[in-house]
Amino acid sequence: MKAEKIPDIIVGRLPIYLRALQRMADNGLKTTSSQELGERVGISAAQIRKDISQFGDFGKQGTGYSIEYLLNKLREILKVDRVWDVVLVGAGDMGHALVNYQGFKNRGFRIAAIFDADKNKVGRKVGEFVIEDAENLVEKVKALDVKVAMLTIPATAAQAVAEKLVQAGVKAILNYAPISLNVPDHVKVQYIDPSTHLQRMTYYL
Amino acid sequence: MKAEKIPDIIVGRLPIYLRALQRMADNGLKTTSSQELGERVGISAAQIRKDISQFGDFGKQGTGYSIEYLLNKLREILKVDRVWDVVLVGAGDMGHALVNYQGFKNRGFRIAAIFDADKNKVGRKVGEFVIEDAENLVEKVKALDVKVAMLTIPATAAQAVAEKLVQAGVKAILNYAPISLNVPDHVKVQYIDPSTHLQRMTYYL
DNA sequence: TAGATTGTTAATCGATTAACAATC
DNA sequence: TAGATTGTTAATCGATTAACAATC
Repeated sequence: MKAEKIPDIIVGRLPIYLRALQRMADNGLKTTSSQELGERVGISAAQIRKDISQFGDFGKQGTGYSIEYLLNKLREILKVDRVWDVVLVGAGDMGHALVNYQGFKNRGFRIAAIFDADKNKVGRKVGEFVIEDAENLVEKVKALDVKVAMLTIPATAAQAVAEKLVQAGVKAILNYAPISLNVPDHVKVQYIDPSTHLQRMTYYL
Repeated sequence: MKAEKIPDIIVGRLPIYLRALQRMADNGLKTTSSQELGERVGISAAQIRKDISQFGDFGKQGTGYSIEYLLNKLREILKVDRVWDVVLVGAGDMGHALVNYQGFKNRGFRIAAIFDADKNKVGRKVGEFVIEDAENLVEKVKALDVKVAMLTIPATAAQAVAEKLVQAGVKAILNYAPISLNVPDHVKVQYIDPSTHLQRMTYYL
């Protein structure tokens, strides 16, 4: 174990390992090897061993890794051994899909509130949530002490809302708006834009 | 211009540049510099110049890049100077959101057909599309000669459907199912999993 | 012309892979 | 014990940055 500064590229692979291990556990498997895990996720065994060994000696020579133990360690490392409240801004189709998405359960996240700037939408329900007025975003998010947000609004509004989120203390933004956000260094942003992802593949066609 | 093998990491940045340039064009801007573009997308000016120069000498010393010209070149390079038909497999909430998503327009993509394995859904409409039976996936996709697919189905079904898509000639898959897919090397996969993206950020919280 | 900015080179920095001793 | 697999080292490979001549 070294525990110095971990490169972001390694951190980015940990959730992939976590997901695959969770699936193995669901299938009743008890142990795995860097070889097997690597085949499942498409990453070399050497790299998996190197990545994991950054955080500790979680494996055993000859037998590999206990899936349950490694799962728990990865959850700790990624801080998803708890449940994070998440605010959703934008109650359009994508916002609805995320509210109904079952994949946050058991993976560390729970939607805590939904906001929209459209006064016609405010007060309506999405799933179990009542859409709140985006005007009250900063105040409400501060009150809830939420650190994670998802942005499913048009590109034109995204930068302004991102700034409000930062102001409210949000430290991680999952941005579905098709635009690069400018936020302080201490705020992390991840981008999900289907067109951008597709364009990255058409190059090879 | 070199035009040898371009690293995937560079290809991955091109859609980001494209998106930012499109936005500048929409705002009526005519030229930009590596400096300005870099500030917008959060990438160093040197890297942007290096990336772009892999494909040709598109800039002018002293004045920078013509936005319109660079847009067209990037569209050519990424092969989105045409419109790609895309099949969508999975008519759940996420599938619905993608059908209604306006962000494919003018970015090179158009949904051509929707499939679902649920017989209760087959025949129903989503937007302008009639949901087709996933049983006929291979046959229909071959007939349409579609090369790009989006997968919005449960993880348990994803690998089997991916194999059918590959069999049908699909070369690029945008996978929303929370699982790593094993496909031949000539097939590209991009992953969109909100939990995975969020977990990548919680490490830093 | 003077100022600005490209394209490119060389240097630096970082990531991946191969190999193997250690050891379960 | 024999076989398997880790954690780690050293070598390789690749990406980023800084700097600047070229030139618009």
